[in-house]
Amino acid sequence: MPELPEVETVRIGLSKLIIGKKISAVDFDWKKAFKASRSDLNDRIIGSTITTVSRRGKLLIIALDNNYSMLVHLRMTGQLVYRSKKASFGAGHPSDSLVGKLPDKSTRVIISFSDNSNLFFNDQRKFGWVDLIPDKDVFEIPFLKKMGPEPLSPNFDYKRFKNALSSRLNSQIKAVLLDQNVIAGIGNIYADESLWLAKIHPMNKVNKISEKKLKLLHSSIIDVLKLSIEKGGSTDRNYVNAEGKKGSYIEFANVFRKENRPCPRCGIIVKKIRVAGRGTHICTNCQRRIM
DNA sequence: CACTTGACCTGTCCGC
DNA sequence: TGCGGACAGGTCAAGT
Repeated sequence: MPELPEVETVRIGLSKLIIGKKISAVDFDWKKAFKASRSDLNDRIIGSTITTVSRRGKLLIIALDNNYSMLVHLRMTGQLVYRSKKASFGAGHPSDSLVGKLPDKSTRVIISFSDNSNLFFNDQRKFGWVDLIPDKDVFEIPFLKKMGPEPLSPNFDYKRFKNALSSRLNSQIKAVLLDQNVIAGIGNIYADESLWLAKIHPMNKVNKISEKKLKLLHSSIIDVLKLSIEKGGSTDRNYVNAEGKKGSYIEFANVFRKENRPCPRCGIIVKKIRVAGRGTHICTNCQRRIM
């Protein structure tokens, strides 16, 4: 499940691999993968050169030198994998990789560069998407216009955090953390991990949580996201970085996917429950429910 | 209006 | 061994 740290890891990887490359062809076999029409693609993409790769929340923004940007959302199972000319054909399947020969049966889009290298957009469950938007309109699309603050921005102090929460005081804290319009980039893994760190039960209503714990939650979110970026993100099922390799954060997780194992803090067995329609991992001793 | 639930997909795992 | 069903969770639409 690519969340902020995974998308950021892909961004860092792509920045090193594709900036300055000229696009020679685009191909896709699944119409829902690309929102833009084929004629737009041919007119706007082919012949252009990639200038920057940035990120807003879980969305990648790949800017071209013609005032257009390519937006890529990986949603649940999306992968964006770069292969040089040689590696595109054959290449083995090393232990730190989940991706073998490309294209494979989950490949939706292939972007080819003039040096014969390729960027593959794979998406097993077909939830992800790619779009082409004029630069000036990118931050006007509703998805980005409504999006909450970036948790790793230097501006994201406790005051901004509390202000972001203020519109959802009567909701369960986990549902609020997962809402991209409140804070950008948090998904199921980092919601569970930061709530465990801050010793907050995910079902507690925001307005019942003490100031002290909200302050701890604010710093926990930042700490957890930063640590995960350091570890190259989490490979829970099929996330890989721009080189097709796994991340290692999941080894450092305290509760996520640790049900029936002892809480690293108190030793009580971690439970899996359902909150906001999501599988949720908690220590019922450290994270007390406020009724 | 505020908030919750279901749909979108496909691969994997579990029980019979 | 095969098969049905539950499950995984990011986002938006539909429902309460």
